[in-house]
Amino acid sequence: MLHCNLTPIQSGLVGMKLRELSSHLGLSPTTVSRALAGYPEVSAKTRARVVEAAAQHGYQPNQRAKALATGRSFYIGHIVSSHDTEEMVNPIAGDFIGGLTERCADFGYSLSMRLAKPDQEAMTFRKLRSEGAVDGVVLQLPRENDSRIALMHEIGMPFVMHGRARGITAPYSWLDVNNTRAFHRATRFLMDLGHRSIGLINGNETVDYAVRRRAGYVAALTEAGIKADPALMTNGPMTEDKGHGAMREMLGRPVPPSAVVVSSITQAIGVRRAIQEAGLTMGQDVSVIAHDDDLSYLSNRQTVPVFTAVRSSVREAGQRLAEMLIRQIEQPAQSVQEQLLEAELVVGTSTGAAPKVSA
Amino acid sequence: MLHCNLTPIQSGLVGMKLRELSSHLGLSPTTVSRALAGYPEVSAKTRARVVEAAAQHGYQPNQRAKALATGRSFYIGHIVSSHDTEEMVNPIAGDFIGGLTERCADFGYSLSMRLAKPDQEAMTFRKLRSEGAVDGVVLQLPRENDSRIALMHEIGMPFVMHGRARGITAPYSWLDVNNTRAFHRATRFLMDLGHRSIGLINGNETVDYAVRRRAGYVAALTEAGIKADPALMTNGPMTEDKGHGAMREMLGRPVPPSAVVVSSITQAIGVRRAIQEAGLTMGQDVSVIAHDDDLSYLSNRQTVPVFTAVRSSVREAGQRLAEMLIRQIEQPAQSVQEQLLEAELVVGTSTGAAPKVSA
DNA sequence: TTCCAGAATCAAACCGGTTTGGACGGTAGC
DNA sequence: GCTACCGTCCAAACCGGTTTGATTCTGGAA
Repeated sequence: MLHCNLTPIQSGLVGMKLRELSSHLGLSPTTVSRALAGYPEVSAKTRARVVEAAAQHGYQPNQRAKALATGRSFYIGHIVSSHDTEEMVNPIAGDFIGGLTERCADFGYSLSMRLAKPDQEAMTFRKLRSEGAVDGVVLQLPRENDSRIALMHEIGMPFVMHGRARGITAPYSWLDVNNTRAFHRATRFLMDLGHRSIGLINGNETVDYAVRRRAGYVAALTEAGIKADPALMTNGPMTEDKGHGAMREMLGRPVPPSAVVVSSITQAIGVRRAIQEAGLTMGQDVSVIAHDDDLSYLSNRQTVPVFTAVRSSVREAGQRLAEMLIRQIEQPAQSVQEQLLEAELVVGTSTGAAPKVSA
Repeated sequence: MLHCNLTPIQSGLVGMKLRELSSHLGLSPTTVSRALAGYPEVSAKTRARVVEAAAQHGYQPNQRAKALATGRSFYIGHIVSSHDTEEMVNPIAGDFIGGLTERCADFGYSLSMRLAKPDQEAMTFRKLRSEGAVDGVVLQLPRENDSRIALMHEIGMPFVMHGRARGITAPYSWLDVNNTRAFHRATRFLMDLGHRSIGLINGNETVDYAVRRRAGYVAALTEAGIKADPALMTNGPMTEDKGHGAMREMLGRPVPPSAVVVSSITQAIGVRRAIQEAGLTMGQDVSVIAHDDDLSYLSNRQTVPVFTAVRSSVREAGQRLAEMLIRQIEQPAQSVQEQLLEAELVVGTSTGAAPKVSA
């Protein structure tokens, strides 16, 4: 409500304008614009002249004017709910955002990061839409019956979802890791090594992928005729500390598990700490298999990986999502796109044959 | 060069426009615009009427049009050089970007993320400027005699630097942690515990802050009459793996150090692993003190922290930098701002008295 | 030579705001 | 009673591109 005094950018410093370039060339702005945009009704000779002059003068069309004229902003949005910021977003945020940014750049887009207060999420999206600030959004952390999907359809906002929202039947574009299969395989792998008592240290099970991971884990056990033991299943934020706490608790039980399936490398590091504090050896006394988001700063890509893991790069997920979204923006007729990535199972030093039970 | 077919956003879905609102109110667009912007020449009664109608109809001014008219984009830029993406950016990126995003939101700005190919960095900034895409930029990872600073001055781009660039004398706004003092204190702390042989596992020393950290470490040793031993100083990417490798190497030396100063929690986790692999106990046989960026997913904030650390929140740094930059954008007369944050020294379980030398 | 289709170009409108430079009506001052 | 001035409000220009609809310039067919 205050009188806001906006200082315009010093215009002397910004580059040449279309009008200047066109008068310099003795052409109309129309022709120059079309020549640069690649329209066919400009003669090859003229186009060459224009392109060269533009390059020579370092002409860059003003994005704001272009955005206004075309109704397109060349931004894709990534909206972070502020209650998520403390949640699992963070460990993967760097690589995920990196992936988005990389692919955006390839297509001439930028990434617009915004914060939404938890209770104003819907309003933030509506505002984003009516402001025309972004051409589409990447949603992450799908919730059960996620209300954002209906909202996006309502306001006509192109979007892609990182993950799938349980309970939503309407079609929408998503990319997900096959978490169920990944955790099924991980659990199965441990059983093949002879483990029968296997714990689960999961991410927060209010989030969809954690539910699927648990389902994969439970299914593998069930198929082997083992009943999943609620006492061996925990979930919570994917921090080192929580991983440590969960493992420590399990190791303190009368009959501790001989192996655990863990939802992130960060947690797994805490798990390792708990194992060592208990005087045990990881990969020998206790086997650990983790989900590995292939984060660049927590690399598990040594010649022989430290952690046996089901690996799926979250950076690649970001790249693919950006590409999917841009495709959807530029080809609205495009039908719904679905991508299910399979995690690879890499064997490291954190797993081994189940210790023989001293009978 | 291809004919690019832009599909405008369906206009039926975007919100009400200024013209519609004004004709609805029986006022001119001018008056409505001014009423909402808080200009004094609108009567209180009219203003109230306008504000209410705007709220009722959910009017949101189109950001693109506003940007074009005012010459301001309400974006601040964060440009990631693609060679940095694999470097130390990542571990802290999530929290740093989170901090930027949070403060931006408070001031009605958004964060624009872009990628610059390493050899096109200058071009990217120029383009950003002439496109008018952002009102200012946050630079990070200052290099010696960083050429970006002169470039920003040349193109008239408001900016703030996360860190300080060695060799630059021209004034510019920056925010930094007092890395020299932090590492001086950390080293001094270890010496007070009786340690005399202290290693350094630093971040990549092509980056300014790593140079300062080393200087603090060396100064503390020198003051105590200890000559810094090059064999006990390593530097490299701040990953778990590199921390592990460096510590392992040190422990393999004929006379291993009894303590190490480490540049990040991520590295420290690798250091811990190496210590345990050697059959030693951290905080007993070997003391470890780390720099702690206070990342939310690698929290070292347990009741008794695992790692003794010099702590400085990188999220807070992001917040403060956003605020500094926006202040600079909105008050160009603003003189240069400098903020030097002091790290706090928190004691955890990873340090203890130096083991007595078996004589 | 005339006419016309097609190629190449341009003037003007448009995107949706902000801002400049009045215009209008009412009150105060002389 | 007339002018001066102030508080309100508005028409039109402007930001810098894109796009529509018209115009000019070709060359070839009639």
